[in-house]
Amino acid sequence: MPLSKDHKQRSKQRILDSAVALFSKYGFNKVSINEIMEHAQLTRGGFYAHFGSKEELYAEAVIKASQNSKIFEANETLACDREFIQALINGYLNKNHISQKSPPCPLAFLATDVANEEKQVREVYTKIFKGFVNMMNARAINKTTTKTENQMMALAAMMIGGVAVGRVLTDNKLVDELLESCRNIAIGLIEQEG
Amino acid sequence: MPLSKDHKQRSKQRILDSAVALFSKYGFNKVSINEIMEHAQLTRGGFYAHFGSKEELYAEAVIKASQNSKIFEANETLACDREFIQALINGYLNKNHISQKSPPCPLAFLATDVANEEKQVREVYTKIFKGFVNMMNARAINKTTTKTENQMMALAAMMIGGVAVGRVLTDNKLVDELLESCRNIAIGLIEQEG
DNA sequence: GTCTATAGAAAGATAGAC
DNA sequence: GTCTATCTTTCTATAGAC
Repeated sequence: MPLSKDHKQRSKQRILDSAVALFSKYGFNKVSINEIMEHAQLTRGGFYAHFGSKEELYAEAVIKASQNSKIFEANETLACDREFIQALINGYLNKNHISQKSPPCPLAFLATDVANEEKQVREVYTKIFKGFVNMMNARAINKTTTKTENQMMALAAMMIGGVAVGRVLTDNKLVDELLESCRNIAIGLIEQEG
Repeated sequence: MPLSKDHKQRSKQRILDSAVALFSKYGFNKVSINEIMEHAQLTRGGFYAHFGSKEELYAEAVIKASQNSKIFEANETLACDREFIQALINGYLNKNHISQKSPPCPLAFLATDVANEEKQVREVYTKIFKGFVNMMNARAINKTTTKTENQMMALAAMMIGGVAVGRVLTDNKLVDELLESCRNIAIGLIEQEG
C-alpha cells in the first residue's frame, strides 16, 4: 500500500473515532463537522475528501461504534455460554458504559437520535440490532426454539432501554437502582427454561 | 378569566401540542421554532410571549407529552390491577404507539434526545420516569417488597427500550416480533411472584 | 398578544491554492 | 490530501408597529 493511501486511511479512522465519541456524547445534530475535524486534529475543508456528507459519516460511525463496543465480542471469547452472557449483561448494564468509560453501544446511545435520520442510517442500526439478537440467541442457555428468541429480543430491549434511560437520569442513586434491577431481571431471564 | 388571558392560554396550549408532536417525531434539534409556530398557526415572533427559550419549551413539552400519553392513566381507570397493567403493556408496546397514532410517551420517543440537553429537561424526564415506575409499583400484582420494585423498574426499561428501538427499525416484520416478544416477557414478569 | 422585519451567529458544503 | 476562504442557508432571538 502506498504511503499516501495509508495516510489517508489513518486520517479517516481518526475522523471516525472522533465522530463516534462526539455523536455518542452529544447526538448527531449537536455536533458540527468542524468540531469533529478539530477533534481529529484536521481542518474543516478536508472532510469531504473522506465522506460525501455528514449523514454518510453518521452511518459509518454507527458501524464503527458497534465494532468498538462489547456487543460483538462473541467471536473473540472462549468463555462458556453462561459466563459469556453474564459478562455481557454486567458490562453492558454498567455505570462505566453509561459514562463512556467503556466504548458506547450505539443501539443505546443513539436510539432516538437515529430514529430521526434518513433510511441509510436506520438500516445500519437495524442490521446491528439483528446481529446483537442473533449473537445472544446463539449463546442462549436452555435453548429450545421460539421462546428463546422471544426472550433474547426482549432482553436486548431491556438492556438498550436501561442504558438509554440511565444516561438521562439526574438522580445518581436511581441510576444504580435501575442498572441493578435490569441486571437482576436479565440474569433471571437467561436462566429460565427457554 | 378575562378574554385576553384565555386567548393567550389557548395559544400556549396550541404551541405545546405542536411541540409535542414535532419534537416526538423529529427530535429537538431537527425542529425549528418557526416550524412549531407555523404548525400552531402562529408566526415566529410571537413565540417569546409564551416561552423564554427553546429549551424552556422543551421542558414543558416533555411534561405535556407525559400527560397526554397512557403512562399516567392510572388514576383515571377503575380496572383491577391485572387488567390495568396488562392494558398498559399492550397499549404501550404497540404499533399504534410507535406510529404516533396514540400519543407518544416522551420516555421512549425522546430518550437519547433528552440526554443531550441541559439539566432542566433531564430533571423533568427523571421525575416522569420515577412517576411511571411508582405507578406500576402501586398496581403490581403479587406484591412483596424490593423484588417488585426491581421487576417494575426493569419492566419500564424494557417497555421504553422496545418502543425506542422499534421506532428506528426499517424491517416491519422485525418490529412486530420485537413488540410481541416484549409484551410476552412483560406479561410473564408481572405474573411472577414478587 | 401577535405581527413583520431583521440582527447576529453558526451550520453544511464548495472552490481553489499548495 | 489537506489547507484557507467563502457561499448560501438556516437558526435563535430581538425590536418595534399595531
